[in-house]
Amino acid sequence: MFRFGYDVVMSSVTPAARPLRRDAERNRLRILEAAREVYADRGLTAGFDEIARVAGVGVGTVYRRFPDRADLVEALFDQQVDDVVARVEAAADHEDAWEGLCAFARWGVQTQAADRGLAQVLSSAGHGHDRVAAGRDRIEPAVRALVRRAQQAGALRPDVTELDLGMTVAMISRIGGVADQDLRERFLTLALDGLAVRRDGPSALPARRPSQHDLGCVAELARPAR
Amino acid sequence: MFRFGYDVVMSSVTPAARPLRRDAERNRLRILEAAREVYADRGLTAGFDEIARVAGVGVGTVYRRFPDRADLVEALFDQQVDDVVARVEAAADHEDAWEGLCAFARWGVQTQAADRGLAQVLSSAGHGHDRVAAGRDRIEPAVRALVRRAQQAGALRPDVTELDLGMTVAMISRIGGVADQDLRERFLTLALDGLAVRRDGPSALPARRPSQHDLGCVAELARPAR
DNA sequence: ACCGAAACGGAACAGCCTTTCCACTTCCAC
DNA sequence: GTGGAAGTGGAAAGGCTGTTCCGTTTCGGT
Repeated sequence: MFRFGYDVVMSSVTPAARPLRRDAERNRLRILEAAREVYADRGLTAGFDEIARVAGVGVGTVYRRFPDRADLVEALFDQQVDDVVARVEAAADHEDAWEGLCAFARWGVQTQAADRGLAQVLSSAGHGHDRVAAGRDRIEPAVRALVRRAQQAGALRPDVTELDLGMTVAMISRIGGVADQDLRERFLTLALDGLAVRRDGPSALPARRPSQHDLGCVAELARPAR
Repeated sequence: MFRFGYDVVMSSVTPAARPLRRDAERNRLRILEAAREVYADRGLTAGFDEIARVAGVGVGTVYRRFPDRADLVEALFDQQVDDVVARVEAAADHEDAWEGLCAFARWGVQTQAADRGLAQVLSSAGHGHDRVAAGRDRIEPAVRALVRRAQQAGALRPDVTELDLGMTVAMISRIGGVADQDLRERFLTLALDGLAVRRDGPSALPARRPSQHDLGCVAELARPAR
């Protein structure tokens, strides 16, 4: 059977070519908003049913507009990637190379803790499509430059790479709940002390100590079944 | 209806009181062995069906012997907890307090990486029953003593607790696959450099650097749905 | 105001785990 | 060897999640 009027998938937040019907466009925006919220606190494994519920539309509507998760991810994170690049570049402009690096790491930890979906998109290949991949390819060299600069300034140990920094930030961002910024700050401070070439004494640590429960949460982290 | 001959659950590896029939005992041991294997590489979320398959028995048999996961966990990890206590105590006897702490951390990271189930039982409350809980209660003060000793020796920063150490070990144990010991070693070295009171230069780092893929794996770690 | 295309919602389906149940087999005390 | 309790395997029931499909509603051009 021949189909006219098949559904067109928009791959960006700004609609293109043949415009959607007004109600459809409204729903599309609602879905994107809902998806941002849901992905931020549950991660990209959240189901379309939950996004549909939050958006106040039927599941079918979500599936029609975004046939699979990658389409939705692509539409959502495009612009957030720009933010990250801007941050790295700002950090690279910091007068003190080491301070710039620390500031970026701090921002990265808290940002990724507040938005699990973003964390996944940034660090792990195979979410989204080419636009997302292109975004990652812009971020990587920028972070590498940041790392190099701190190394040339003699502050960051010369034997680590931008991926060491990325792993450290990614791991620490998984600590605690949304509100536990000070706990993450604590561990980041320790980690940065480890990444510095040398220091005379320990940096001041946020007072919030880990609890048994915090430890339990870390121990339960697992790779999703897929 | 009145039931005689209800199934008795053994809560330890060594059977007690009314003995099982010979075939039942054989199966029970097979199940424990299979469970150890499965829990070690998939973690405690693995299903009874998989354990049954590996043990070569029907699911029903597993359920009859161990009505729920906690019973199985209790039977399995009792003795492993003893190993941990022995290790902490050995570490506490090390002539150099700092070296003892490092050795214990190294052992902890690799052990927990090789056995996800053990990692969960050790760090997170609410697996198993009282025997497991009692085991945790023996480990905690032993680690605390280890930490104190290293602090009194002026080697470990005074503002961290045994839980800081536990979290660090737990997180690093989640890095990489079973075979990536050197990668975990790398991150542990960095972390320990951060936990030391002072050092003049960076410690030598294992050459194995993290890859994009390693970063991706970390970013995908999530709390299981429960 | 009307009509056909576009879009909608959610029930229905399919796959996957977990748990229960029972007809059949194995063991062992006599 | 035999009787009956103990133990077994796997099919079936139930719950959960992800995806498709189609009868109904909404939109917008005429």
